[in-house]
Amino acid sequence: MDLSSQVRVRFAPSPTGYLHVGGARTALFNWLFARNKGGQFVLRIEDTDMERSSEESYRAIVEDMRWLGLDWDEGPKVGGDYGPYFQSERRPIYSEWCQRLLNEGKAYRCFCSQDDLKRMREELRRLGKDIKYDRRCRDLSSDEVSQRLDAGKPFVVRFKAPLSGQTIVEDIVKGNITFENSTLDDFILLKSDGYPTYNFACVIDDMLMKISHVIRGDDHLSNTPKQILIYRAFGATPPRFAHVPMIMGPDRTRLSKRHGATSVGQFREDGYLPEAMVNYLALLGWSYDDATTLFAREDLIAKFSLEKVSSTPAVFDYAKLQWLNGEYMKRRPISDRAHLVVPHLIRAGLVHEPLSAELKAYIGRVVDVVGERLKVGNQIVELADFFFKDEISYDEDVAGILKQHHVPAVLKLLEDRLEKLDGFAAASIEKVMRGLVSEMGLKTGQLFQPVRIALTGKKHSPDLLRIMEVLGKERVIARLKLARKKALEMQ
RNA sequence: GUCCCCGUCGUCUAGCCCGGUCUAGGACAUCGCCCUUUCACGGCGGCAACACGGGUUCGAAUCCCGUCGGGGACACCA
Repeated sequence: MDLSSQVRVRFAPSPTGYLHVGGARTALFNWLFARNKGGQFVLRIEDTDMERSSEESYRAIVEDMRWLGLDWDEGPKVGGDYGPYFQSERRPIYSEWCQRLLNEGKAYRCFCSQDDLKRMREELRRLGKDIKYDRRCRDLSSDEVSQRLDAGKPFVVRFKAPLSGQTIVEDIVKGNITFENSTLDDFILLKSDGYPTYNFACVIDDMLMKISHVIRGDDHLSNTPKQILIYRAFGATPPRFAHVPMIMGPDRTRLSKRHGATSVGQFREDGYLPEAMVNYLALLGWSYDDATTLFAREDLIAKFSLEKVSSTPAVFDYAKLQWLNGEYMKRRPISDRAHLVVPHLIRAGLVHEPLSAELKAYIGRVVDVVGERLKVGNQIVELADFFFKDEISYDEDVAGILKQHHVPAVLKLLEDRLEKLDGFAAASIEKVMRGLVSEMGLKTGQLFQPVRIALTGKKHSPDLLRIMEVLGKERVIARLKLARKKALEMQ
């Protein structure tokens, strides 16, 4: 295959925190694009910030990517022909390419200290001027340079940005964007510790890794002209760019922790499904038509295109994600759901490891009874805690129902009849209860509601009859007795 | 402050490039009704948007200009 037409994209997180939903969506778009085009998806770790990078973050990112099913063709753990895939291991490469720029007079050493620069910036800010380096080291004579070098003065390497002309970013989602070169800074390529800055490392890697399309958040848009200039300085052709709008919180600022859960890992722990997450994220900034909402992974791959990516920022909608998760939850077999729910039951102290085969089967029956009410894994606790408690606690708003005068007598009657029942199937329980209702001339709810409270402690619950069947005769009768006692006290 | 991006129901969006088919469609959320042992599901229905102002045109959500609003970037962070 002709390499120049081969699609190669990358996701390049810096391991300075967990995988954020914004990052995850960027990764997803890259992945979808690669899979759609039959290209390669590269994972590259941008760990040039020694202060903030951590092994733990790296691991978490890899784990979350795998959970989402975003597999990479090249990168950590899988290798590839263009490695290493950790920027921290590519230092010699950056110095080499930087040296080339220096030799050709396209970059220069700057000896200004960080304090000097900080002071200059403050001054400019005060005057309301453009905040840029004043280029005082740009035209140092070679004598001056070697003098300072000999004196052991620390330096950074800066790019000699053109002072006039324009740089045009041809963006697939935003269109053509023109930047005046005069607004560009002589930005830093190599820091004084020898590590490259983001803009430099990113270009060198994308160039050397033969990345064809750079798909990333539009917060990088203003970096793009700088990067294009670096490609040109090397006589290289820049990749195609696609800047996707960012994900916002409800207040329309960048989505962050204060808006709620933002890390993929958090959603996973809360009991969200990866396919729901992928589907939701795909729809945040991309759509296929005016009707389709549910996309299986293969549909997404088949239908994804950068042209259909929206250019407007999107607000992250927790409610819609939850709904979508519910849709996928329904589609999962009971056994999956039962499995998914276990960690939440454990965390709530409702069950304890190790789980017996019996208990596992019981959880399956519970999940079956709870049915479609369970949209997110962690909801199992509020929905079904009473299945796992010996003593149930009554909700506050429940007193009004238990207080009713007919309750104690009716509960007593029910106890007696259930006692005599052969077996304890929902159908036979229903006969007893309906019979009682008509004999006593009650409305259905007048019996069912007190019973519901007796068994669950709540006003709302899944189907009562099925709950009773799963709970079993003994526990049902015990709970009825207890509720009757409570009701009596309230009379 | 400077540069850049963006502006259709509360939210995600379709429509915009190639003006009329848009009394602007769908989904989530919300409200009401039906179903019903409650909740959920399901069914039916309601509320709800082209930021504003000028052009261009027989005709503008769609094209042009301006205003306003929001966001992002301006680090030896990525």
